[in-house]
Amino acid sequence: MDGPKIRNMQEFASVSGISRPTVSKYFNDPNSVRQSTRTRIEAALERYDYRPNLYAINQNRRLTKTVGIVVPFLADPFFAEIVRRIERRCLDEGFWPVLFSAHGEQDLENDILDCLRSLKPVGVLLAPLGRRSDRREVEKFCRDVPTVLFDSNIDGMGKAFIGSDNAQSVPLIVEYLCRTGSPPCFFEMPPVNPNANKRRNAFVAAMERLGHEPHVVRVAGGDWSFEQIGLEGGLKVLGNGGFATDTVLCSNDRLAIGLIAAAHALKIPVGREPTDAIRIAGHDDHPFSRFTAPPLTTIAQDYDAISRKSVDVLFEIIEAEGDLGPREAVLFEGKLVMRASA
Amino acid sequence: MDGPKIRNMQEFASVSGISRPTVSKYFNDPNSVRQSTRTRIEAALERYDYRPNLYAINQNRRLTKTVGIVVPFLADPFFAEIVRRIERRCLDEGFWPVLFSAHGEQDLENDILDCLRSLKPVGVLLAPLGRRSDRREVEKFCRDVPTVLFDSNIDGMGKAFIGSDNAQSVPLIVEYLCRTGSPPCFFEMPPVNPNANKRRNAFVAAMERLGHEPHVVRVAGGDWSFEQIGLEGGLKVLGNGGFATDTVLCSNDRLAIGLIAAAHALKIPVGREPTDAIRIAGHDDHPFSRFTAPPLTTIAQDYDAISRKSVDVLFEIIEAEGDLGPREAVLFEGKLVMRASA
DNA sequence: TCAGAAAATTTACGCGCGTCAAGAAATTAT
DNA sequence: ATAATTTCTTGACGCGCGTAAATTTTCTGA
Repeated sequence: MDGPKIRNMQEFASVSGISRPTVSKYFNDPNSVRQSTRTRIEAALERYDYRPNLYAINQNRRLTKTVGIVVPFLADPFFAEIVRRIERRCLDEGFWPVLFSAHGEQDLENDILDCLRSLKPVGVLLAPLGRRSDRREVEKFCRDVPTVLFDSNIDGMGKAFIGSDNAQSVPLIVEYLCRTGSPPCFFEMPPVNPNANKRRNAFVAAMERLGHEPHVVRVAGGDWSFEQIGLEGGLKVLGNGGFATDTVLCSNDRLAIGLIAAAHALKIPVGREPTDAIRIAGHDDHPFSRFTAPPLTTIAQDYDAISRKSVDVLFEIIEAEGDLGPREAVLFEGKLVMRASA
Repeated sequence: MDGPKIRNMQEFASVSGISRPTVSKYFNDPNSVRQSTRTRIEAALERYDYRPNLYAINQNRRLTKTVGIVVPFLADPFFAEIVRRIERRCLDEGFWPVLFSAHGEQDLENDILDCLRSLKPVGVLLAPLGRRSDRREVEKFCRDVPTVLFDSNIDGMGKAFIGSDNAQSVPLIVEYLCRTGSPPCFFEMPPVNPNANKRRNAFVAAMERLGHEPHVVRVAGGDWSFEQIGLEGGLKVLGNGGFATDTVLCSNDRLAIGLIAAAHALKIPVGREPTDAIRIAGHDDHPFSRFTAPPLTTIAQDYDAISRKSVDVLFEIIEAEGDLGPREAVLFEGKLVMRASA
């Protein structure tokens, strides 16, 4: 922390008494130099706190240490939470995560992919917008950059997909709801991504298998303000004769949160007690779902597994340097989380 | 989109029939070249879609186009929303926003500041952790990089601070609560940042001015899972004789969301109707506050003004190149949002 | 003790671009 | 038309680092 300021690696090499190429080697991998020289470098490092110029490094390295992370909507705590875990894993592995949110807009997603391309990341973890994604742009990007899709699948794109198994989780909660009360209706909005479709289809299939008629109620809405859509749609449906049965399975938790708000506004008691009028369940175990009133019964996505596996698979791909097996799709099972709402 | 792939600016200059320095000039500022040459460059740009190497650019430019954004906890939709607006403004101004979240951890905040330093950003918008921030590191960083603090102030650090005026907003809601029912207690957790302290002090002052005794209830909790803290603390307080009065003003909305959940769990009806047992109010107008059951009465922070002003001030500082007046502190007024909870 | 392996050093080049100076060309003013 | 001005071109240097080849030093093990 004393002495003259170090301006570049050459100067630092001089003051530490080591040649520049060796110092360079050290910064690329501290274990690649002899222990004694490593000690000397790190001693000098404490006295002069020098850091190699990030831009100069990345200009010359064939592989950067940058990992891109792209999510469709960061204001959704689901993604915020996933991102938190992914970032941590990347940092632990010595990579540098760079985070982008498309904020629900196609143009922004495309811009982000452009930006990412010039960042030359070793790999990218991409949760695409879904239906709003520009398929051609995403496809082009995936050809250029090793990419792992997560959360929302787009057929054949990227080297792998990590998500949750809607075909397993939806029947799980449907069976639970049927077992403990009247069979559920399905409450959805126009699908923003494949998960929404898969969930509805899984609902219909599960209901038919159980011998119930599947009622699907779709309300209007086109952006990522799911709670608002659930609230407005819920007010309309509930104020207009209500659902076909007194149990509602929502396409996702945020929609369910809106629907609970709607029920409360109309003084319809929500829950599984005899005095309650409607049961509401969701899907995802959104970070806030345990704090709704009543707490939301839902399917817990395995945040930890999804984020961990996504990063692992990406690193495998990076190490295999492209020549990997066929596209892998890993789906994690959801777990039923029983709370007071259903 | 045809022809051979362009590898660098020289090649692109060749195919566009312009010299490389002029092309370089164009990319730094398209208006700095004659209209006719600009047209020619942009024509070539369409045929070859070339983009200058980001790393090479920033290595040589004295000022990058990078703007750093640091928030303490991205999984809090308040910050996610602010960030969304800030990013948009930066992009519109031709800057490149890079987002970081400290995820509530001091070590991470320090790491981020380190990372940012090597990114050589023209400026940084920093919402510090607050009490958990490493004051020395933040101070050192602010000396090196033009920084605007927002949301959470640290005395004297950075070139400016943009936030909201707790001394105005808290009395506003205290007066409202006193006017419409019993005077409120103040529900808080150990303060994570100066706002929490300012709010409590403003509460005490307002209550004394109105001739009421100020009751402050502090519950335990040390991290950023405010809802959980509010829920657990709320269960403890409500199950243990309850608050001193039947109105509770929470230090922030997330705490209030937890408290509402606690009240619901204990079957204590929340709201301002005669049949309700407790009124609960918050502060911030968190994105989810309108979807609680009942919807949360709160103080709306002016998201748009805060994010806009933060960016504006930063750009002013950047243009003034350091030699600016004294540190500026801009506080925006909060607005009372009356909903059903109080 | 000495050969062979391992690691460090020296020397050198290149990455892609910013930037500068000098001169040529194009534009505008007179 | 010519002079003054703006804009472009040419040529060259440097940024800070990765990386490679050839050489020297240091370490290892029998």
